[in-house]
Amino acid sequence: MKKYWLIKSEPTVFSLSDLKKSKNQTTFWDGVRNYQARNFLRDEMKKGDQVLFYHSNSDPLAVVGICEVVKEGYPDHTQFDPDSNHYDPKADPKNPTWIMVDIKFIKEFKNPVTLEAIKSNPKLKNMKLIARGNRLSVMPVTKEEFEEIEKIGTSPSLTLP
DNA sequence: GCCAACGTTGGC
DNA sequence: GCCAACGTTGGC
Repeated sequence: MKKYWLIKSEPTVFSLSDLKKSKNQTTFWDGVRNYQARNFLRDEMKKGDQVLFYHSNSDPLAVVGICEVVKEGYPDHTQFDPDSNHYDPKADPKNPTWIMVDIKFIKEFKNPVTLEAIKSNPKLKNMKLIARGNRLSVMPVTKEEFEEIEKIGTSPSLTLP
């Protein structure tokens, strides 16, 4: 059963266009240092799962496109790299704490689905993204939410005033 | 740049 | 196991 996800990234660090420009339009999704998000990466994300790509701390704040899981959870090598921003001195190579997946670019929305649009859409009001205080960088979304966002994102006229 | 809402850390 | 202090996230 295919699952649906949303991942956040600050576009100044890594944007959807960076993914598009990557080799094979694929990258490893490193740097997740939150246990709940790690558990999703490790236990639940499967090859073929569809992922909404959200830009945080940016203008606009929006879901900007779609990517797909192409490699399931495996150890995030940056946890062992003292030069990495994501270095974790407590991580044990024999039993890695942090996990990453590989994702591949699928499409870029003609019309990014803004945070504002998500908040004002009754069909999307239960999304974890807009839940109070939510700071997860990897979170599940329902099939219905995914399809609604894809519909809006690929149909520019739908959200014009 | 501010700050609310979290998660993590560490003393006890 | 509690909880205060601290660091981070991320919208505004």
